[in-house]
Amino acid sequence: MVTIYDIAKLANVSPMTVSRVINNNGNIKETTKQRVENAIKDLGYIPNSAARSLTSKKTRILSLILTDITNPFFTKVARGAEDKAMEIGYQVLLSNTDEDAEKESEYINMILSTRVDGVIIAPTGDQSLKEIERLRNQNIPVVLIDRELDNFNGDIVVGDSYEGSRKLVEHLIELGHRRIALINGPSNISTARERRRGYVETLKLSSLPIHDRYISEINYKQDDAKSVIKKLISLPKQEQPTAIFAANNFIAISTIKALQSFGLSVPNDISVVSFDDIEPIDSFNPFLTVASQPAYSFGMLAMQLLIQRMEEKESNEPRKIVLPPEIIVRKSSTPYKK
Amino acid sequence: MVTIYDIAKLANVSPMTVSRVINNNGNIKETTKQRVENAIKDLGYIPNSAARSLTSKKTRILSLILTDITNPFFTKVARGAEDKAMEIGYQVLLSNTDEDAEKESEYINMILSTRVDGVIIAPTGDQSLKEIERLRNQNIPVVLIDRELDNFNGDIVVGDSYEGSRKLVEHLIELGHRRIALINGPSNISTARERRRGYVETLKLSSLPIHDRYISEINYKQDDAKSVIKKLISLPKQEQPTAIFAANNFIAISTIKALQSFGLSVPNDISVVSFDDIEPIDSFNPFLTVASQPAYSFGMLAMQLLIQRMEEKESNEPRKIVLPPEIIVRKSSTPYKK
DNA sequence: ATGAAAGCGCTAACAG
DNA sequence: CTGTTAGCGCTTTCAT
Repeated sequence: MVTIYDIAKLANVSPMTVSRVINNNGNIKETTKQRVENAIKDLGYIPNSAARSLTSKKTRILSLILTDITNPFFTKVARGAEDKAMEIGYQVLLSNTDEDAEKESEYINMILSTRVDGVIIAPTGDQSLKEIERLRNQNIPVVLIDRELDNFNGDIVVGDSYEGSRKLVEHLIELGHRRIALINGPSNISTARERRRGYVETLKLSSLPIHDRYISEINYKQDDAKSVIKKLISLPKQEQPTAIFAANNFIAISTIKALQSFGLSVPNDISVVSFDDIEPIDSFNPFLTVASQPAYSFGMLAMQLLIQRMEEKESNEPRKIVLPPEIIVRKSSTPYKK
Repeated sequence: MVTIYDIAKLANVSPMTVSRVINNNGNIKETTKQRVENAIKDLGYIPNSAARSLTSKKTRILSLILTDITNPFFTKVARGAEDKAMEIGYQVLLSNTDEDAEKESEYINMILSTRVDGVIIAPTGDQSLKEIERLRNQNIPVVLIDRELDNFNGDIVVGDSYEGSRKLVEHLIELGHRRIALINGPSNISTARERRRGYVETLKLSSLPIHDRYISEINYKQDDAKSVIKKLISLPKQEQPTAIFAANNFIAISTIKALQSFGLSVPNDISVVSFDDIEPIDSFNPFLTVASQPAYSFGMLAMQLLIQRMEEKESNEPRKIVLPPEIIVRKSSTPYKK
């Protein structure tokens, strides 16, 4: 392995001078700088990050902890984050927690050992706070993405789940639907709580009743809407919902599949709307009516916040970015027909 | 920062003993082991990877270089690779080259500096070989994924592009299509060459003519099928293709969009088939007829090969895994109607 | 403008 | 079963 000592010898300078040239700091005479650079090229020298990190306490590695990169929303988040990181010379470690708190904890252990310079995380739930505190105790900046945590007191990038839900449900009401079911994510996740709040308050504002039997919770990513659908369609005909608000794209897919398995078609028999796009196909074969969130921006902005936080000297106020969703009406929602 | 010295002091042993406990090697008396472990817990000690790497020459970090995680095929590849890596305690750095050789080279520079233990890469093209040699010169094991490289002589996981193309084109011929266009990826990528070969030979076997004007090349990920489509539909009516074989999912999307922009609908006016699924929507709103590849397995198997390669002492023969695609007929391809 | 010395946190090699 | 010494490759600090 080629080290700065090899370069030093070849260029007839001290290792320290080589270090200065590499890091472009300190005053170096132009001619010696040239000599060193030539030696570096000749020997194909590559700095050893581990050695650098040991002294500098910086790894130039960032961590991105998502629930599942396979969800198109997070795919784009990842892309946005990665692009921004690359732009300023950071590399990013990717982790999928699958909404599993234990996995999340394990990843945080690994990350703590790797001593990344910063972390962007979509927490698996409210209990994630204590895991995240472990990071902050080591002075590792953390930016929350997509999901809030009470008492977090740090930077965060989220969508407006409440507003998106309001508009989605309003849309269904405008179409004439009165019996609207919500298939929500787990209530220990902030987005689920907000989406429920949007759903409930919109019904209230339209003086529509809120029935517990129309509200259910399933995991954001598991494919298990079937039992919920079964319950809903076993209600007396006149009480069956005519529209379903699925809290995210995976739930929507699971819901539509379940409906199909019971011989119900969307939107002919029932309308379905949800949060988050199902790209890339929606672009040419539009189907699902959604509250679309700017996922790429989520990632990019979170990375931007993180970088600013890493580079600042004194710690400034926590910043919160809220991105509005865009309602895109497509085929899966149609007027209520008696 | 808590170091092994702090632990050593508290547990009344030497740092070396602490190291032995952490790495679980060497014989340690059970009681001292307990003392050390307690001290570790009490002080919240976390090993410093940088220091470890400096001596061990191992980072326990792997690199995954893809063209674009946003492509559902690569999303799944990434997930497969990450899952496997996690299973054995490795972390993975993700990079998107966007089919850009320069970006690829930059990433390899960073990776060389980070000194990852291994690399899985979908090369941007044949010219990538010399970049990859830079890795292998540093004794970093490399596994190729999805795309082959002449003279690579290492482990590789690919799909059977030739076979998939044959079946796709056969399918179109069986439907009665005779004028079938190919919109291919760049010919400096092995999959593009193989898919073209499959296309050409299948036509030959059916005694159908091969016309250069039916064959075009665009980038695998750029959204620029429009000019190709324009050329095709400006042909005399009797010469216009009645079906298009798009070499991958992104080209298919771009193609269908372009067709739509010219007022042509799929499959009513023209059939389209392609390589690689467009998940997750195909699962409930099936549209595109494809040669579907087991992307998750691509990633998982590549990671498995990589790990084996990293852990072996003597270097064994290069291994090549070829995964067969599965033809899934959906709505985008219909019988030729005169 | 350049260099020497010391040390970052850990482990390999040897000693006892 | 446990400890000592030295060194991984680099940078910080202090000299010159």
